[in-house]
Amino acid sequence: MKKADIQRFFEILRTENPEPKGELNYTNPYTLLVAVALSAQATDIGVNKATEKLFKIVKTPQDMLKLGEDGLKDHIKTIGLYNTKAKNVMAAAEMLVRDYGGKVPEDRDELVKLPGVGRKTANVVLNIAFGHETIAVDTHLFRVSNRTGLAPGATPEAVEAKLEKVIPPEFRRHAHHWLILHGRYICKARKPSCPVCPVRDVCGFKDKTEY
DNA sequence: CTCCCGATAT
DNA sequence: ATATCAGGAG
Repeated sequence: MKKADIQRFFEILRTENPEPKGELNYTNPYTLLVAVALSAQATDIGVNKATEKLFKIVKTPQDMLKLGEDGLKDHIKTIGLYNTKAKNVMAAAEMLVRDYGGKVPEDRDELVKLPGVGRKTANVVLNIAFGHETIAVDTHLFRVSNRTGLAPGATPEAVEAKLEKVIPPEFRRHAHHWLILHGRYICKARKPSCPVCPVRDVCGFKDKTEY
């Protein structure tokens, strides 16, 4: 995508949604970390449904250890991949208490050491909980970046690197949320709403009228 | 690359 | 009936 079009792309998204917010519910850096870890291959709505009760009981990794793996499973059985997620969340809680004083580290290399936390989840926590200008490339950003021609890449890592190069500094802070929301409601995987897309004029997607 | 894996949209 | 959903680990 041309530099001028990229500028327009984000100006349009910013105009429509000046302060974009994610749709995963959380109360602090730890619950954000848990919510994002649970959200792999699942919808926000499904995760929020489970965490609504969970986060009334659990606010810290210490709370999570008290609840226990079976107790956690009871809360998240409606979420896909719940077995491995429960195991990872418990192991991460142990590590947070033992090695980090129960605090979520503000460092990607440290975050990625936690079981069930990969680069994408770490980047979300750094961006949303700590205000870093990191761009977490999830399924939506990967699809939108490639489809529109904003930042094509074969892997999420490649797309992330390209996004950091092409997105003007003024848009980096909110780029993740703008793109994820655009991907969820307009530039959808199955049936993109190109006819009503606000950025269709600067989009490189071939069949713009497909629906 | 495969496995994990329930809920929802199409 | 099947594709997809705020991915990560082996």
